Amino acid sequence: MAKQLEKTYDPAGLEDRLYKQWEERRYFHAEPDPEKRPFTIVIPPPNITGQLHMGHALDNTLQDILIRFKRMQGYNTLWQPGTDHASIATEVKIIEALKEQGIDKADLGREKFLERAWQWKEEYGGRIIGQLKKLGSSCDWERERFTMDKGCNRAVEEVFVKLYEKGYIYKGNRIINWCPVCRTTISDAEVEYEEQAGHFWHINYPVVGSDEMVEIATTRPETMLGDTAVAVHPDDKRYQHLIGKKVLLPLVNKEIPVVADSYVDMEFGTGVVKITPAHDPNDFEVGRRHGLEQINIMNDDATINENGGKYAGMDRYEARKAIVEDLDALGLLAGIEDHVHNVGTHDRCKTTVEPLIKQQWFVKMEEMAKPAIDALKNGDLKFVPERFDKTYLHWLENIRDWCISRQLWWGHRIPAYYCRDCGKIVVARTADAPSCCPDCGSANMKQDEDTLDTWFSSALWPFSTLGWPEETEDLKYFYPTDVLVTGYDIIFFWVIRMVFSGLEQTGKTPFHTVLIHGLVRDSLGRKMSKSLGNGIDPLEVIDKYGADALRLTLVTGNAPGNDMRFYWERVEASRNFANKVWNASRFIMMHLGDRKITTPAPEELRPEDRWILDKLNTVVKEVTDNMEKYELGIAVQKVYDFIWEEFCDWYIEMAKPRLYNKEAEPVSANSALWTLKTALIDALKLLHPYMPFITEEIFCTLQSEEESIMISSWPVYREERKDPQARKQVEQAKDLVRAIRNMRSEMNVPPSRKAHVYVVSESEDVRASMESLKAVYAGLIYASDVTVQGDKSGISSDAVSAVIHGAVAYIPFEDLVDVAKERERLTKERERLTKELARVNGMLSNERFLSRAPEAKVNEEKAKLVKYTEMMEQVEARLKAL
RNA sequence: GGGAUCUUAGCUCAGCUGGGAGAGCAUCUGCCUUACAAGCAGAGGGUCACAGGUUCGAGCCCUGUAGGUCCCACCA
Repeated sequence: MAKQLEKTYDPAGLEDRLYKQWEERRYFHAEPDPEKRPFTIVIPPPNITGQLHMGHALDNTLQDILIRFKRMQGYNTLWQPGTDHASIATEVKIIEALKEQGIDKADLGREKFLERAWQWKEEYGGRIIGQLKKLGSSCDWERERFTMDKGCNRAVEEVFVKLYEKGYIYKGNRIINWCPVCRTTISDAEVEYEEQAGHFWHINYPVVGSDEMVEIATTRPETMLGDTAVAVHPDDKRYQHLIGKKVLLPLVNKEIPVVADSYVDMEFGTGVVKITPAHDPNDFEVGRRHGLEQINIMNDDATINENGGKYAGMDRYEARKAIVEDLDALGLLAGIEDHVHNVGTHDRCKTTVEPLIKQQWFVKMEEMAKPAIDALKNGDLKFVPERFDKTYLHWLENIRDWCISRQLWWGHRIPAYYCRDCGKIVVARTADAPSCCPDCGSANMKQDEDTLDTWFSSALWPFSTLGWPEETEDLKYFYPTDVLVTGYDIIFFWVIRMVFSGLEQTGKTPFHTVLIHGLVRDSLGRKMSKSLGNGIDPLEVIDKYGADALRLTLVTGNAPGNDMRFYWERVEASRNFANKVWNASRFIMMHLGDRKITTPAPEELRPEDRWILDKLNTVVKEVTDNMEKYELGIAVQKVYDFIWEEFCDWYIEMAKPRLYNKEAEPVSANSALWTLKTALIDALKLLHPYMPFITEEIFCTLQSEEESIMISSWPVYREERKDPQARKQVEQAKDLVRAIRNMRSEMNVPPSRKAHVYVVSESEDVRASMESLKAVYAGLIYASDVTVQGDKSGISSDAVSAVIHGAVAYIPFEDLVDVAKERERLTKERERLTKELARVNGMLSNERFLSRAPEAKVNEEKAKLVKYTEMMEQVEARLKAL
């Protein structure tokens, strides 16, 4: 007995079973094979602290679609998976966990802390991997990597040492962004600017040696404790006399100079700026130009330090308040204005960052940015959609040095060693870690306490995972990778850094295409976030509707790079489609039974068979083309339409009479079944990248001799399936069916009421075609009988009619003729045709259209003119007859 | 301040290189037709934000206007 399917599609249970099977059979695994072309994607490694969210679901669905597509096309596909150590996020998590046990990070000590962190990683780091599997991701799990595993660590050290030796990594005292809560530096990219309502405090600074005051305005009055100058524009007439003089810094009671610097905007505020070199990036530059002292007034937790005099120990905001009050008391507060300004916050914890001067490690970017810019310009790298080119270029062209050191423990420790005795710095791979100082011989060496920015290791991901710096077979074969799929929000963090790192270390762009997607928002268009509580858990969706439904939802009706909204209704629609596929398959299998199907001879295929095969052929070509261009949403829409409309609603219905008549017409039933099965299998294959589970389940039930759809071959366009004649015939029959259904519906004739239908056509060809397709459409128009003839003889004059191109169908409904309704219908049809004719005539009477438009277009319009004219005549004739 | 992007049916969105406006959901009307009511058949609904321009022809290309979203930027 042939296998049968359940009545409704139930993804529960089935998905895990199939996934396990795929894994066991190692379909996801890839090894270098010179006989085959490689296709490689590296996964954006999810954080070990993370749980699968809609962003991951979208990102990984897209990757899986590409991988499954290419695998079926015969590529040797590698989807390289792994996770990211996520230094800050993880460290914060560990600290929180410790706090619950009443343990302080500092008391625990570095080693013990790291032990805990690794423990945590072992325990929870794999969570998200299991979740990716639920989604159906066909990653090569045997190759799973971690950004802090031995291999990645080796790559990180290698790159660090090489860049250091080349002078691209340096240690320097520079102004950096400091997060007072996380107690670490962060890079520019991690600062998120947020508009906040604040104030402008106007403060008078007395000019030394006169009664004059200069008024400055500031949004951060507490920083005045570190002021070492005030600046005016060199051309500012108002303040010429002050340049070179001194002002008395209130509260601190220190004389500071008035300097001239073109950084000052004369138009803005009072035109006088207080300069705090240690706490503002611009002031830092001004200070450098004028050799000003840098006074750090802040501790690492953003309290005021000993340089703040009486304010020492206060939090930055307490100090702000106190200073304003004190200034007011001194009569130096000239005013307070409301002011909205951009405040830099730490993207992880949203704390307002403090610019501070600290000694940190930096990557010099100018030189490395150049090849990355060229790569895009010369086409080695391509963004889909293209508009992200600008984002990429703009960032690279204005790039600043990258602060890579972090005051964290969880991460790649900086491979720099200091001699405690002479201060010598040695940068070396762990294997070459110096036991004593190469300069003074002291054994008193100490490794840098800091770790590297997480993105330093992720930047190497496309090649570190393939074995770099070793020249491994994997690296040679799979690198450079092909496509990188990620959201537009991490182009700066990751994509750009991978590109310049890849170019610098391997001489190649790590991938040729970056496929960018947008954010999945809630139904109101808001970002999904923990604080809003509006996030939708993909696992819940999978649980309720299946992974296939979720995947389909995420790729349908959405253009690359655009945000999308999540609606449960859309998941339901996807689920309904899954059910449709399921039932169509069930129907076919039901009729297949144990019957042996043979490939029919060409002449055994009926026009409707050739029509659906021709349609299928077109869809195969278009879908493949769309997918090659990364137009996944368009591609799947075409598969969807083909399956639901053409295949289910038309072809299956057309084939039914032959199936119900198996015994009497075995040859015809065979060709129908063969066509059904053939079209279904190819359709399932086209759908497989999007809906891997359901397609696999059906495929395996249907094709017991084949082991899996995921390793079957992608359908190809076949010239011999092109059949314009069948297309024309069947489309005409469909027109007839639609016209009659429409007519019946408008006349309120229930399907149960069968009727004798007369199809009248003057054309012999049309008559032949209609005659041969009779059995196909008779059922669809609820006909008790169909007569095809050349004229109206024998048809009662008050029969209702349906006009199509090339023929008119008459249905004598003796007892329910409603002349008024019939006239109304025909009048409406006449109106429509009148409009069409006016349009066509307008075009064809336009000299310039005839002379300038392409010939094919002109012919097309001419053909329409003929068609509509003919239909119009028929409609007119009918109206007259009534 | 610079840049990107959006404005298309009641809602959410597609619409590839310019050639008769589409989908899903929602609405209305019929159908329990032996694959599927998570279904079938039919219908209604859009001056494609606005104003110009290019073109034989514009939802699509160009310019401008209005509104929305996002990114970048040192305006104290």
